Amino acid sequence: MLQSSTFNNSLLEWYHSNKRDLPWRRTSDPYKIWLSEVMLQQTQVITVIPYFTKFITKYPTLQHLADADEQALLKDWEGLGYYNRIRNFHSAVKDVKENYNAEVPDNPDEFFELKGVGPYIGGAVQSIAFNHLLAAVDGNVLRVMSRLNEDSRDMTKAGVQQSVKKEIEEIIPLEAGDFNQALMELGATICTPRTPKCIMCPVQEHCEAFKRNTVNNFPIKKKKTKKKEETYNVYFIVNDAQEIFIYKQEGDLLKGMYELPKYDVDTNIENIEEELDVRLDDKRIYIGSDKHVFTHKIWYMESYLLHTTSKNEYFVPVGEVHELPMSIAMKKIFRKFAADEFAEL
DNA sequence: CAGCCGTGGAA
DNA sequence: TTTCCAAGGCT
Repeated sequence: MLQSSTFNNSLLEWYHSNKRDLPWRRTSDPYKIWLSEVMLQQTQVITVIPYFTKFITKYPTLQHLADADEQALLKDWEGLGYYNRIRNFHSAVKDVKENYNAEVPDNPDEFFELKGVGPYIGGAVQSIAFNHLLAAVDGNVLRVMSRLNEDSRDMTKAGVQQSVKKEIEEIIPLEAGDFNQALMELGATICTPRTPKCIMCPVQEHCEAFKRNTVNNFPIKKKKTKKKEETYNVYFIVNDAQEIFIYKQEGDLLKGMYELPKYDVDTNIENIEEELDVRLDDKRIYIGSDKHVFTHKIWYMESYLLHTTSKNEYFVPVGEVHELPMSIAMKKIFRKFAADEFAEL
């Protein structure tokens, strides 16, 4: 049923008269379009807008961002989450600067090779910026398509998403960029997850689920696994020079962001002293308790203030800590610390 | 493929 | 409070 030009025409006509005025729709610069798509991954439009505005002001060209310092980029990304996105984008942009004369490749095969470019971003950027006939399948599109076709497959499976992408590419019109954006816009504003506004839908007559009154049964998605809970003690270790022990996080979670020493609750102080190479006074002051929820885990954190006479390369003046990129989890703890009188130690 | 990777808002 | 999920990609 989608193989009809009336579907495409109805959708595009609706889009052109109803699309929101979003900052990335005011540009035809492939670099800015690409940046917006990276920011929009798993992130709502309303959240992205201020970050996008800040980035295109501070890094107005691909060249500017390629030449930027990674820690500065992470600081500007702070609070947006999924921090590997900006690290990968930085890497990809440097790649473009070196190997493509700082011009975003107008070529799907070349573009898909870049770091952080998957099926969605590749299709979105190549269709919107260069009008290649590729689909951009995101959560909105999967939901819309599953309802249009009463598609009972598990939409969380990569294979199903690939299949939907191919189905769209068989019927995608020459205005591929607008078509992709129209499908997403429809999902974001009309064909919403809960209480969809079918009465307002421009392609209502093409929708199998609407015809059979089964819209609320779609999309079919596998349940998410339960979050794992972890409890830590977090330490503000301050020396006599008003410096605090803080370091850059390694591993996968929050990589590149700074964090305070954080240990399982049963870790001995002696072990911490040895690992951090500091001597800690016996006295410790309780600061507070915080909870932070990630996609797949929950941190419960108890924070304490400790005094030391030690000093090493991991100590940073308390007044300079705000310049370092930090996760929201750490920022929550710091808010309590800032309100505390640590000078009493 | 399944699990991992942030954060905030809505119902 | 709990659950879902938002212009997904990597390993």
